[in-house]
Amino acid sequence: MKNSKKAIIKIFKALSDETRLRIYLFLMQDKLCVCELINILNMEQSRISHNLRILKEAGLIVNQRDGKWIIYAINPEIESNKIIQTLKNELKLSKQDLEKLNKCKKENIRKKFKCN
Amino acid sequence: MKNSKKAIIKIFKALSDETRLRIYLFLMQDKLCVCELINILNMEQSRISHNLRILKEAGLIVNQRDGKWIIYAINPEIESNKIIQTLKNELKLSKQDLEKLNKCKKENIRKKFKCN
DNA sequence: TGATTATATGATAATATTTTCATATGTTAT
DNA sequence: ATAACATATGAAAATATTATCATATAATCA
Repeated sequence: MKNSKKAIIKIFKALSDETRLRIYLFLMQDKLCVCELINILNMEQSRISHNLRILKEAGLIVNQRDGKWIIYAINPEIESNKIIQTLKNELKLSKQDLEKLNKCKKENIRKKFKCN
Repeated sequence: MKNSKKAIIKIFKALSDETRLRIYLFLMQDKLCVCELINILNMEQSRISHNLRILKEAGLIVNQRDGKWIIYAINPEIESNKIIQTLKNELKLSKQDLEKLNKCKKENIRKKFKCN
């Protein structure tokens, strides 16, 4: 990816919202479907979906269908970007968020949680 | 500076606006007073001032009075921040903007330009 | 097939950001 | 001291972003 000013502004805009920054940090830890994010963040489904779209349109994440679920993950193409690498090294999920993520995965929320 | 989520969001928000990103890239090249920025960016004085304030409140820049002028510069304390260092390496002023900056300095705009 | 589940999306409402205008403040020059 | 200049700032207007609600789509399950 090239660091054009427009692309960078889109990335900054995408990451300058707390919800989206949290989602991005969660996805740096693990792939997640929308219902897992709903469960972890405790937010409305459409709010999560809209924010995921903004992250996707900034090129930060990708998605892929897996049966009923749509799995979101960090865009592998952007991981070679120096700015993104540095963000990854410098920014960390909060302890509480990390605990929520672990709980979600351990309890197999994807299969059990009813998301709407 | 510590990379708290709040501080980072403020930085991203500050840099996610084209005008402010340009100002920040200009200041990475050289210290500038408001009237030089007005001349280079060809924008209203109060617009420049408001945007400078947002950059300052994000901790990205500092200012200092010099007679009639107020000189803005990159906050030296933030230069040790890895994210900022990477931005500095990865992002560059456009060729046209660089030319404008050089012209401004060569023509000694600070002393000659009437800014309002 | 029809119901249920997971997710996306368009439209609207709520909220925040940005620009502009008018004016205030502080400095220098006369 | 007064005028001129450089800059800051509050308020209003213009614009953009975000959340919510209703509904659509696509897959799975019974």
